[in-house]
Amino acid sequence: MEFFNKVGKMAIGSRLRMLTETVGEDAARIYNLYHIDFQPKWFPVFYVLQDGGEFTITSIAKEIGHSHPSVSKIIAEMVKNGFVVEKKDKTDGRRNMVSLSAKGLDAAVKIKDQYADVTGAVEEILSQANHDLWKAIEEWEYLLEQKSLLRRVQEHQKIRESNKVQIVPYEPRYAEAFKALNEEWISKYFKMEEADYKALDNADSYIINNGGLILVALYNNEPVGVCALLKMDDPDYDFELAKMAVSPKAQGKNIGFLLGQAIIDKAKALGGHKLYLESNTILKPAISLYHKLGFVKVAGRPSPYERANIQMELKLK
Amino acid sequence: MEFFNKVGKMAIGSRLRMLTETVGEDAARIYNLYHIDFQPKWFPVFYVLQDGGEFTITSIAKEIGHSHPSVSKIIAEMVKNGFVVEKKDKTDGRRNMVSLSAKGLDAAVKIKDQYADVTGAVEEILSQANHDLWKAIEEWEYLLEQKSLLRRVQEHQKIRESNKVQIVPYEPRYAEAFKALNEEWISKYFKMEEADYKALDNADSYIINNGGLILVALYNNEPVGVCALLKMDDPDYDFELAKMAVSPKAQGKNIGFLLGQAIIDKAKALGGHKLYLESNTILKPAISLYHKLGFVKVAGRPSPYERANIQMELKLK
DNA sequence: ACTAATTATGTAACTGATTACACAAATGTA
DNA sequence: TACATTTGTGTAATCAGTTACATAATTAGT
Repeated sequence: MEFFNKVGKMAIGSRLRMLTETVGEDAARIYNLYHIDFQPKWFPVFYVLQDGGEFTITSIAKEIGHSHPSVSKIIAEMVKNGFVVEKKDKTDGRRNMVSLSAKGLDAAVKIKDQYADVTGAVEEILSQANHDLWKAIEEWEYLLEQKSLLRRVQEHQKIRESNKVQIVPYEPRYAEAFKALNEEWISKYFKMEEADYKALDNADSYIINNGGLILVALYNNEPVGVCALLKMDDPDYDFELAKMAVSPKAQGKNIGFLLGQAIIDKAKALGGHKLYLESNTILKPAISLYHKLGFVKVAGRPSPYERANIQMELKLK
Repeated sequence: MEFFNKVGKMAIGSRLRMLTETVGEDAARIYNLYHIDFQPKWFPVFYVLQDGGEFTITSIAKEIGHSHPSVSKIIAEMVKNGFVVEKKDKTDGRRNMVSLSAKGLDAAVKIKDQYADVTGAVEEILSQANHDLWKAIEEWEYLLEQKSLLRRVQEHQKIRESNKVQIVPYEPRYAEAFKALNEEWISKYFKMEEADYKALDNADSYIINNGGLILVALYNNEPVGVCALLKMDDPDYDFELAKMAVSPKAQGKNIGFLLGQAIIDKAKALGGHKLYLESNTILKPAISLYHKLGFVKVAGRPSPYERANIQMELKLK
């Protein structure tokens, strides 16, 4: 399969499908070799039944990892071909108890030889290969159960995207973005308050000239996130992390985290010992971001903001 | 997948199918992650077209290893979604030349990032596994192309069956089988001749008491094959291999080969230097069996049989 | 004891591929 | 030049699974 080597790993799904098909194609012909009138797709169901037990459709489905309609259809076909008999459960009217018929039991004996030969052939291939397909599949099953391909891709996407993000110091030309980004989320969840207007309309005089600073996150050179560090006049805290805002259009690029970390670094560089912040518990992603940054919840302190219902701090060292 | 470990390697087809499905399921959601309205199954076709070239349906199919109707349908869908444009070839009215539209070209750019992330994620899984799925698939593709699973199973079947075959010396109770098995093939392809009746009706006096012998192949203790070694009165040859017959019901169990080898061993044990046989070229499987046993064609010698049109010999040493 | 939730099953529609077939256009050959 | 063969494409049917939905029987909760 020349093509796959050209395309690369992204095509692993297609490649798997094609190998599956190649292997599957021969399966039907293999049954012919043993003169058993048997469809390969029946095999997993047959395998469960082969020792003579009675099972419900659902229990077979669970055992072999198929959906129940699939088993239902397979059983119908096997009944039609005389391999299986159905029986209503006396004590539970929903249950359809299925088991091998005499013919089915007979086939189970015949199939033993085939079983040995196919297993032998597969093991022969496995032994001729340097890389063990059987074990590799098993590992993939495990790894994908631990973390799905989707989530893995998502993480790679996030990392790649966050590499495109630049964190830069505030400049007057970002004044508009600073206000707009904050106004967007504040007025979405709450109402703009007096203190908001003061800070957002006068970033320079209110924040920067008071010993604070603002960082801006650029994505494709567009400001998509902002965060301020306010100098506090408090014996317990040096700075407050505030006015953190990320554009909804730039979500999923880890921008909040990058901004938060950059602000923390700045606070450290400025000799800060303890950071403070206020937020609201309805802002779940924000709260979880603060946790991720290391902030912990602390007891009440008076706040100029109505919307503040949670306070957090972070010890720097 | 507990079940597969219980069933063993025979279920490798099912196991492959399920992994394929798991991987495939996420594929659609991954495209959503990048806000491209794109179906995963389009990808191989898209990949071929992405550099802006024009291709026919068949050439794409060949390149990506799909059937042409599959590509035909995919192209129809992509046209409907505006990713692809069709154009009749001026010089060849059968050809449907397809290429990416402006929208398709645009998507090709967007997809680059996704491509990188998916490749990264797959490589991450690959690196976390001890057994390399990608390389294992590649090896299976190669090994199955060399010799299909069907043929491998067939070979295992043959070996197992031939282990059930016993080669035993002639006894009077096999007289009937000796005649019947030979009569069966002779009268199927030719006509019983005088010499046949003589030998088959009087195995003891004609063959065994003349310094020859007969071996019988038993399968489930039933005689299913016979072969005679006739003492020859000839300066060139010691023995003639003759009256080899295997029941059609017992075909594919390697019985002819086992009988032939056993006869050769006997001839050697009796101090023979050269074996002779006569046959007819319309008996292709027989001729190829004799070749496999080491016999080579030799020039004419008078024969009592009308049907003989080829003669062969084997030097023993 | 009655209603709500859960469980067991079956049916229908869909999916992404295939093979079989049909047909037109181009090419090869006598 | 006429006819057979090959090539390119599309449509229909099939395949082995899926999800969505419907229905009946059982179990749980009040």
